[in-house]
Amino acid sequence: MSWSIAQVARMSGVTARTLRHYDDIGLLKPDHVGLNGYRYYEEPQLLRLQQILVLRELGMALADIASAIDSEPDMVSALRRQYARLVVERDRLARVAETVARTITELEGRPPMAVRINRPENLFEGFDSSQYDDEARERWPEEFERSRQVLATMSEQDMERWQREATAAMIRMAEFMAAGVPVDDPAVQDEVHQHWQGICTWWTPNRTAYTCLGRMYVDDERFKANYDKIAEGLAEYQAEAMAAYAEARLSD
Amino acid sequence: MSWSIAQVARMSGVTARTLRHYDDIGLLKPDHVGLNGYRYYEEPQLLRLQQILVLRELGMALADIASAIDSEPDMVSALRRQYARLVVERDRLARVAETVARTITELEGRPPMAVRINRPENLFEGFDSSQYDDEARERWPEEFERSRQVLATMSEQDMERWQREATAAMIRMAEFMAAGVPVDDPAVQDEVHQHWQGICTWWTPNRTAYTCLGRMYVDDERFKANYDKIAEGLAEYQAEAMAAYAEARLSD
DNA sequence: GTTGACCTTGACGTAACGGAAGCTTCTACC
DNA sequence: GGTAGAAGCTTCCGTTACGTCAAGGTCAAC
Repeated sequence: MSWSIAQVARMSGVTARTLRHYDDIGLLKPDHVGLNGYRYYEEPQLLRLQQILVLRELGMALADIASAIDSEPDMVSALRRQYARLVVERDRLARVAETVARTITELEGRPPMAVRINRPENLFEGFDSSQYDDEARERWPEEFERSRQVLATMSEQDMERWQREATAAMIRMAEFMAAGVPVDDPAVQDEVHQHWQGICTWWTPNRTAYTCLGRMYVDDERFKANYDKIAEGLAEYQAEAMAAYAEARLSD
Repeated sequence: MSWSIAQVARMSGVTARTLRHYDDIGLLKPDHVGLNGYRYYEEPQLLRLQQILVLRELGMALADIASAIDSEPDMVSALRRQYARLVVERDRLARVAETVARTITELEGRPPMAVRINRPENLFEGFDSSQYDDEARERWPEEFERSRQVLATMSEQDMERWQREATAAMIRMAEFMAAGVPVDDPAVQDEVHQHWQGICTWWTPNRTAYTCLGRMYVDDERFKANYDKIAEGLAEYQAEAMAAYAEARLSD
């Protein structure tokens, strides 16, 4: 069974151009080339492509990917090097971001009552959602069922990763708020978009519903308390950002 | 007073090529160009260059820098946008790095007794160094004096930033250790180099001295206790990394 | 036979310069 | 005043990982 370049592209999610590029640089050669010049790929190439895409996702340069895959025993060392690079770059960005934040408050002149941000690693640690089960089942029976099914498929570790990521997203929002980033900034709206997609796992809210959801984060004391654990006023900021998102990208 | 391109380059720390590039794209035009085609810069250009370099340091694209400087009232908005971009990218790298770390442990097969890493924002908060003053003065009188002078010039905020950065550096080291990054990896050695430069503020250790300093972090309970607050075994890893650095880059 | 989808190579563009070639000009010294 | 060496100039290629045409050949279906 041979696949053409476009078929491989569809299957793997990259473009045909990318596959040609990988051919050009010798990273992924087709199994064979027809007399007409067409590239044909077989299963081994697909497997190799999978590995390539994983490493690319991790931010590795194509040349490094090639040497990492071709000298298999060295894969772990390559990943370790890559990990170290990522950590260094992550902290560099953190430093630069803090400098920018300081510069902003200095330029602003007025000391804007510096919002204090808490940064737990997992805001939901030990959080017992079952205490709200009855209420949730009553208010949103269908969505409750859907979410129960989704949660059932998640391992303990998946769950914790998800909680950590949700915590990190809330902290990011708080940072946007503290820096005075307007809620319609692309970065904020991207963040809200992630949130919306998360919600969509069990429910696809329209414009009104999503706006109301945001308001609930402010009005329901239990939600608001959680947001306030990260930073004061965060629930309001989140609600505003959600309203802007709903206005701009959702329909009635 | 006019400055030639090389003079400006030396004064500002960029290359002449960079200045020509900025001229080409219209970011920084010389004050005037001689009949011989030479570029001559005046003070206003130097000030503009300073602003450019600050914003460039903050990771802003040259095109964005141009519009930010040329429309001064929008400077803060530009910085806010930039801040949001930085925060998003920082967290993306953090996620990718965690994925890489997980992949490493999975590939390794053996569960390597997962080192637990604590991540305080400031390990030295409320740390009272004066309790060690007497001992330090006795053991290293000259260095003690030098450090006292340096510390005297630092504001409270400088001090806290420095402590936070030192904490972040220790956490990075712990992450390297946990991922099994060898101590002679460039990223680790870069980290040690920063540490060495920090030490050099009041004392320039040679190969032996720096190695001994590393050993002291392990042998002196008080130092070791601090490292252990971040992760178990960190003092040992730090000492090994310092020994490797001394071996490779310091002379007797 | 034609249409439209799919394939090819080749070339240019991206961001922010680094580096080199080939030539002109300045500055200092003898 | 001649010459060496430093410094300046323009122009072009290379870097990363492709996106985006453009011009043309091939294939499958009707």
